[in-house]
Amino acid sequence: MLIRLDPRSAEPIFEQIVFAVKAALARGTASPGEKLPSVRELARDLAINPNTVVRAYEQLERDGVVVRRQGSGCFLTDRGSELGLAQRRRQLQDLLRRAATDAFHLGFTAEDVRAAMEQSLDQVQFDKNEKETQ
Amino acid sequence: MLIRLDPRSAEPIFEQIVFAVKAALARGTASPGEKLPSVRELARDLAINPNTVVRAYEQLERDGVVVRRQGSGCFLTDRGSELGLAQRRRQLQDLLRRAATDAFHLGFTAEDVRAAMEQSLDQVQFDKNEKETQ
Amino acid sequence: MLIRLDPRSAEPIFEQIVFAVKAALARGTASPGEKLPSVRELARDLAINPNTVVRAYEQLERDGVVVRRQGSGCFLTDRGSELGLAQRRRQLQDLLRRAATDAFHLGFTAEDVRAAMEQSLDQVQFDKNEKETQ
Amino acid sequence: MLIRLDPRSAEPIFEQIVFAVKAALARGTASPGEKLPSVRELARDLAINPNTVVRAYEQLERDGVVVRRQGSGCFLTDRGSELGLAQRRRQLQDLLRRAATDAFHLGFTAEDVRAAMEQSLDQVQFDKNEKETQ
DNA sequence: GTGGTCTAGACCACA
DNA sequence: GTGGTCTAGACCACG
Repeated sequence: MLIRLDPRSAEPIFEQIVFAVKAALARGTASPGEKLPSVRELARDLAINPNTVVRAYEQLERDGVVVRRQGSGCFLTDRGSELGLAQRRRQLQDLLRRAATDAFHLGFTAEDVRAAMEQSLDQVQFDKNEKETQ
Repeated sequence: MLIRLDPRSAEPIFEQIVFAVKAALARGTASPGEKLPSVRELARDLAINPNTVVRAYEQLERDGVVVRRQGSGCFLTDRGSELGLAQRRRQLQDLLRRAATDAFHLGFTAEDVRAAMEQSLDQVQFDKNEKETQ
Repeated sequence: MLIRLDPRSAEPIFEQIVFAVKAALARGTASPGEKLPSVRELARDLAINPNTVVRAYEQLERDGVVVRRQGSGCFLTDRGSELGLAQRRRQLQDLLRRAATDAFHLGFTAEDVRAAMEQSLDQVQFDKNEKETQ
Repeated sequence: MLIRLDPRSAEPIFEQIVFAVKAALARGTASPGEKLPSVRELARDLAINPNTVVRAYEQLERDGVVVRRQGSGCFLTDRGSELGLAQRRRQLQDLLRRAATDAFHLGFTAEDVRAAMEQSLDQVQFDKNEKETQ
């Protein structure tokens, strides 16, 4: 899996890693079962401290995206979120309310947002989720 | 303008204020030209440190949402973002890519996201933006 | 809140802290809204590295037991677990299956376990949970 | 004896084996005197490193659950714990205090815990222990 | 003052 | 080799 950092971004390094992994899974670029680079390896590749990678992997484990197994490595999983439906619905609403508000303040119209959202949705492999109706 | 804080949120207080103001504008609850409460007044109402309110107002000014006039107060503006179209489009795409990715990892389907997004768009008064086509 | 470490325990320090806080809440010794000692303060009191305390507080936040607010501190919350009911039921069963198995291998009888469990349940203030029937 | 691993668990493999053996004994699925699969055999069946099986068997021997006899294999024993009663009682209390605290934080009531515990106790063959009253 | 992020480097446990 | 824990100490962001 290819992970690149934007050193100019205000986003913390470990969060950039977290998002990169989640995005790869969402795009279908990476698949459950796949092994992530080892902590030391990724740290070397990105020229950052191993602890920063550890933090990212910890966060991903919390989010149910990976499992870390001592001695063998860090693997993508297909567990998905274990939050209750109500929690998840609330998070989704929050997420989109933010996005809509920000888009408004960027000067876009509702139609602009719909179009751009369709584009983003197209890049995500929702097929897996389609099966288990909400 | 009514601003409420969520003490259980991990979001910094000043950001909660920034978002509350932007959201009020987006919903149409507040209108350009309107005067925001004074720093001291809002700090007292929310029982927070005045410096925190100052920080929020500074951020809002940076975002082009308010103008602060020495001695008379802080006013909502309708200038909107001053960024170039290209940069704003990039921000919009970024925004929605994040949202789509997060929604995926929450276990939702594309249809779920569309529906929830429509709901959010309904709550935002895009009319003002509709005029100046992008 | 009083937190003590057992230096002879094999349990990681940060986990000892996590359990101590959860136990205090469960016993009713501490209550939601209460402020935990600051990272630096607790680190000094326990003569450990601040990062170790940070780790414990991170874990507690993940578990929905505390909120950490930058600049103001770490507070006990009453959010409780946000996992789905199925998840929580599974965890409970797992927990008790382990306990029962371990008790068996310690040479105790079912009646011994029941009695000891009643004692433990008595020390936990389940009243809060009683309200929201499962 | 059937031993299965959960590859999605964060629990170390050797501990999963240890627990599986203890659980089989507790459920009555396996009986004292029975021979465990050889290190090589089990390693092959589970597709894991033989050293990991060795480690599990060592742990089981330390726990008094098996005896390993040079050249002939590893056998389940009925010796049980060799700890003093006081120490065992302390361990039992610790165990259950943890369980009760965790159950509380999962949002369950005392009655929920009692019911789930009964279910777990039912799956354990305590009869053997009943004889030697504590 | 508070917590948040990152680096550097040690030592241990697991496979 | 892998990840897990802990220490030490830097600098930044929030209130």
